[in-house]
Amino acid sequence: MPRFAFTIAATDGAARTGTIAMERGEIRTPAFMPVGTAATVKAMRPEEVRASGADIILGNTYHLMLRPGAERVAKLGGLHKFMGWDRPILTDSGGYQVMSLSELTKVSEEGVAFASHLDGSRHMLSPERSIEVQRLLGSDILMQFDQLVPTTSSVEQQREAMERSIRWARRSRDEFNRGGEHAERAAIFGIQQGALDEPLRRASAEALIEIGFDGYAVGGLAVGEGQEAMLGCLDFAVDMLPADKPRYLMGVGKPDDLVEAVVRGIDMFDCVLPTRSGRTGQAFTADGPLNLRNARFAEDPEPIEAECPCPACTQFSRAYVHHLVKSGEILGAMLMTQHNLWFYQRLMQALRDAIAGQRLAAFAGEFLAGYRKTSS
RNA sequence: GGAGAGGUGGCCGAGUGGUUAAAGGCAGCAGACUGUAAAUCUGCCCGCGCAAGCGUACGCUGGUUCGAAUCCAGCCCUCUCCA
Repeated sequence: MPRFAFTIAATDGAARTGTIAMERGEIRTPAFMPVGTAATVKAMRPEEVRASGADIILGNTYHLMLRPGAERVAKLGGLHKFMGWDRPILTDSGGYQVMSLSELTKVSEEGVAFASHLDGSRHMLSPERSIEVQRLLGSDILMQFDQLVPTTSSVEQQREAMERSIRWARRSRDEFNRGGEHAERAAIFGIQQGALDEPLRRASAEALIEIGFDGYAVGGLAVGEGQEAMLGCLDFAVDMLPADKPRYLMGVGKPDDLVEAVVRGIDMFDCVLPTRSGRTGQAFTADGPLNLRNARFAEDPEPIEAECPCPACTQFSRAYVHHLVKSGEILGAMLMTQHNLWFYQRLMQALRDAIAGQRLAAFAGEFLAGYRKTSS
């Protein structure tokens, strides 16, 4: 089995479909990776995540390093064994937490000092430590440690974060290479930064390519800039990344974001939306999102989404799910999450099929018209 | 029968003379959620009105007062303890 082999089977415009072959399994692209931050895709058992169609899931360096601790996970045989998921796992480096937990962090050239959100204890995350933690977890695809800033911050701040991310990319790559047998079966991705600025994005991409990575991520988007601005950025940013390597849009997104990004040449995604929204009552459907808490579903005997083959839809009514969600029942979160994960994976399969069939534009147009019909 | 406590907005429950259409919680109605500090957060929540505002409102009736959910009297009702 190859360490990491990206094969493009078909292209349609800028979009591609193919596979990434790794020791722990094959990843069909374009791929959506459910987020399992704390060694669990919330409310789902691993077999349910797999049954939805997921080939790979995501875990988080920062969270797992604090609890239960990377060394403990390693001692117990690694993250895959620990959580019962034997397919590929991509681990985020903790870079996102530099921003999302910014009130608790202090950034320096060496790395980022965190005050734990759990108990206030002090921790240091550097490129070297981030990679070490990811290695201890037994990650299959490691992410470089990076720094992202809000798209509303000054260009100077954006440039500074982008340039620091490049220096951290080199240190992350070097540390990865020191990983021995782990480096022989795992892969590492670089992360392009530069907010919405084209020159910054280009400088970032060129520097990352020079260092050399197995895949390249577009980072720092979907952080409040709005879909139009994000897509405008992808219009120039994606092309800066090597065509023969996977291109991963981090943290995205809503169903229509995925379609728009695949059209622009993105191969991988991760997002908390299907799982989080599931827990907060929002179900995704081809006709747009539905809030199952709404009173109008109280006596609706139909499934969450007509024709959906997921276990939640084939067994239960909107009325029942509405009741569970309103009652705060755990099963409500489980069924909603399950439906949403199936919806996302079915969308990815439809995108792969459309690309393979050279009909992506038609599919995208039809999907977006239906999806946006009842949403914005 | 005796002694005591109490009746506040759908529910629970603060509030003892004006800044009170009345804290807070729950329920209800809606919105948000994008590399997860999230089974979370936000808004609305007496009626009419876009709003300014107007009208009602703290068991009932009456009284004191410039002013009462808050003080007084009577009545109705509930709960606890003792017989």
